[in-house]
Amino acid sequence: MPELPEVETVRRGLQPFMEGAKILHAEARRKDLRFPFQKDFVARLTGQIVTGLGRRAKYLMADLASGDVLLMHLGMSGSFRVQKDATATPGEFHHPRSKDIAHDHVLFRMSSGADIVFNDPRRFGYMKVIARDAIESEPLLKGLGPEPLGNAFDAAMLAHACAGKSTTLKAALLDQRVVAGLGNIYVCEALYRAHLSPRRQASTLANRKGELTDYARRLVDAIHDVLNLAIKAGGSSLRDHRQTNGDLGYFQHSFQVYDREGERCVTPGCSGVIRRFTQNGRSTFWCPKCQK
DNA sequence: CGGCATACCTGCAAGC
DNA sequence: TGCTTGCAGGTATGCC
Repeated sequence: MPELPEVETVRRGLQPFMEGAKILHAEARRKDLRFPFQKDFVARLTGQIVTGLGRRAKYLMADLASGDVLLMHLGMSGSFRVQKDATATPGEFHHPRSKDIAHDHVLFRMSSGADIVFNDPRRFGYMKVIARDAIESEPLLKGLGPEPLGNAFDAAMLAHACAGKSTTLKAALLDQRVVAGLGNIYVCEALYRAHLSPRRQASTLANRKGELTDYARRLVDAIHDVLNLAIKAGGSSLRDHRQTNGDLGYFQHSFQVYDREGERCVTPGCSGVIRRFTQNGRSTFWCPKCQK
């Protein structure tokens, strides 16, 4: 269920067990996830010290002492869990507490004493080792737009990125080239908070003269707010680091429109009802009354 | 090229 | 209860 806040939450959960630790043992239990593992995947990880664990959009990036970077994407159903009191021996990392070992696809045994297990039932996730020097030319990262919580992302830049587009705001915000890290949920939530219709043309973030409109400012503020709130909620749920996984403490209790079809709009003074419709093959939730 | 549908894979809930 | 159907938060790919 990972969009930017979830990936950031996972990063913070894994960081204490990965940063500064050595990968004593790495294991891929099948030959592919979304893509085949590289032939030298395990070899390039084994024995490496993880010097840092970062995030770009929805990718986790583990820096290795070798100069390589391990890129990890959670897809739709990927999650990590940390087993601090691991009892498995390398080659068999089944654990009594693991209910779903059939989808435990990758293991890192760290010198920190933790086993870090990647589980992904749908296998839309993937991992790839690339050279840090070649990061600029990495196809998976190349087209990514700005980080929504980074300095480069503001109303002017969003309006500029949307200028000339012949699509809706919903589709534009889901486009990782426009802004990188939002998914279906947070796009719905941000548009709702900005009181902007998901059907509004993206190009209306600027006026005819190319000047940015108040819509752009509202939208950027809403994106900032919802992402920061979600990260805060995810972070606080990870106080217990026994487990790092997607199900714990998500922001889902704070969704204002997502998956709330038929419920009353919570915008003060609005008497609308949340509706759902399909846009570019994805569910959009919105309030037709207060989102224009 | 931009915009859109499709495909990938499994699990789950809803409906019959 | 058991079967079928539809749907799911991701994105690479190919088509127009």
